[in-house]
Amino acid sequence: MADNKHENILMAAQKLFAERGYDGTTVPMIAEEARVGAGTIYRYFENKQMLVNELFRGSVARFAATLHEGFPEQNDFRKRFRHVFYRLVRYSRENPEAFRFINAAANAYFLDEVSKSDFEGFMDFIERHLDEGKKAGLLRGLPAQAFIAIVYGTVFHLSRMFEDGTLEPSDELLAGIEESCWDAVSAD
Amino acid sequence: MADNKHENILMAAQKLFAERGYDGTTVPMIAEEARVGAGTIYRYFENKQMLVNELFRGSVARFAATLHEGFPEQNDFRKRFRHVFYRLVRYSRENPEAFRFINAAANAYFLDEVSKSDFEGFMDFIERHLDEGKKAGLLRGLPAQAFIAIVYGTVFHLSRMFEDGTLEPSDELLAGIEESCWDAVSAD
DNA sequence: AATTAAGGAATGAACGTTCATTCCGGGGGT
DNA sequence: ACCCCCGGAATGAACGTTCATTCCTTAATT
Repeated sequence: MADNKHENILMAAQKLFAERGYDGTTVPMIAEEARVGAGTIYRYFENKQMLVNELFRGSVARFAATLHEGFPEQNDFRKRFRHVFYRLVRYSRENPEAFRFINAAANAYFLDEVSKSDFEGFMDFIERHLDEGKKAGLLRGLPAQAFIAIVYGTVFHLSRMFEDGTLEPSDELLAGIEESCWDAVSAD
Repeated sequence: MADNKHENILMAAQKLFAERGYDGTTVPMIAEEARVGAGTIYRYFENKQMLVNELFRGSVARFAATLHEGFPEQNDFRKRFRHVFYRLVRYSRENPEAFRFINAAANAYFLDEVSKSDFEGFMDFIERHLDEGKKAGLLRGLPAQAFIAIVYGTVFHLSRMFEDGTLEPSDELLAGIEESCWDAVSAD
């Protein structure tokens, strides 16, 4: 293990927060998981709340980067929709702990305003993308937020199922669900 | 306020667990919210963990009852699908705290085996219903679990949005989303 | 040798839980 | 009619434990 304590602490916290939540995770637990002394954590983070907020913002930033990277330049909405769906799935599968943590922590009382608005900004990107589809007349007459509920809600619940083994991921399954989501949002 | 302390304590706990989670809620907080002494809680519940499990099971039972009640007798799958969707939405809107609590607590470490299997039984009902649709050839060639991800995931995220004001509920909106979900799962 | 990083024991606050005490409504003795 | 017990319900101060955080010693680096 590389001896980057700052990173080790963040990863340990992410794992534990995802499993047991913020209040169910103690600082000594994080220290043990990260293989550092409890006091060492306070050399890198002002306190537990600052730690959870830094972790949240980092995870959201990487999530956003995953969506932005490779976003189709040409204005092909169907292509862009597919991109967003598969990137949501990719992030949730490559970073299941981060994904679970983000969704559990979003709107939580321990997040500061910066963290909350970072997450909103991330969601706004998806909303703007869906609004373009509406303007192009490709989507149904529902608010973009409703489409977010369908697509993001589906991916979120899917990720839960992949994690607990209720459902086995496969390319075929994901392709089928992507098509389902498209049929749910597209006009006629 | 009716002086049913057992119920008052459960409702207070539900509100706080939904807002701040199990570990983020202290027993004195519950006592204050329920307007009883801290010790009184232990006259009605063996300990905090028994309290949260009793609350969970009660909420799941009422959720299940909401789905079962009025479930179309005749084997009309489209009608049944609509029923399930609208009952999921109804429960989440009439009991937003219970719905949030159930989804946050499902699979949590503090739930005992009985609670977990109660929740599984509830989900099994939905799965069996969707499997009937598959057998009738009305649904796509995806596992029933995938349909659960789409429908339940959508309702779950929708409920979040209704709660935080991101989206305003209306009969028209719900009818549109129900149609979207149907188009997502139905064959061809 | 001086400075910085790290660890883990120490600390005070707050936790879940217990328990000695108080409260309160109603039945029997006067 | 009044008083006085009685017993269960309710309480909140107090307990041992564990928490987040601090502090001091030791190890490492320059």
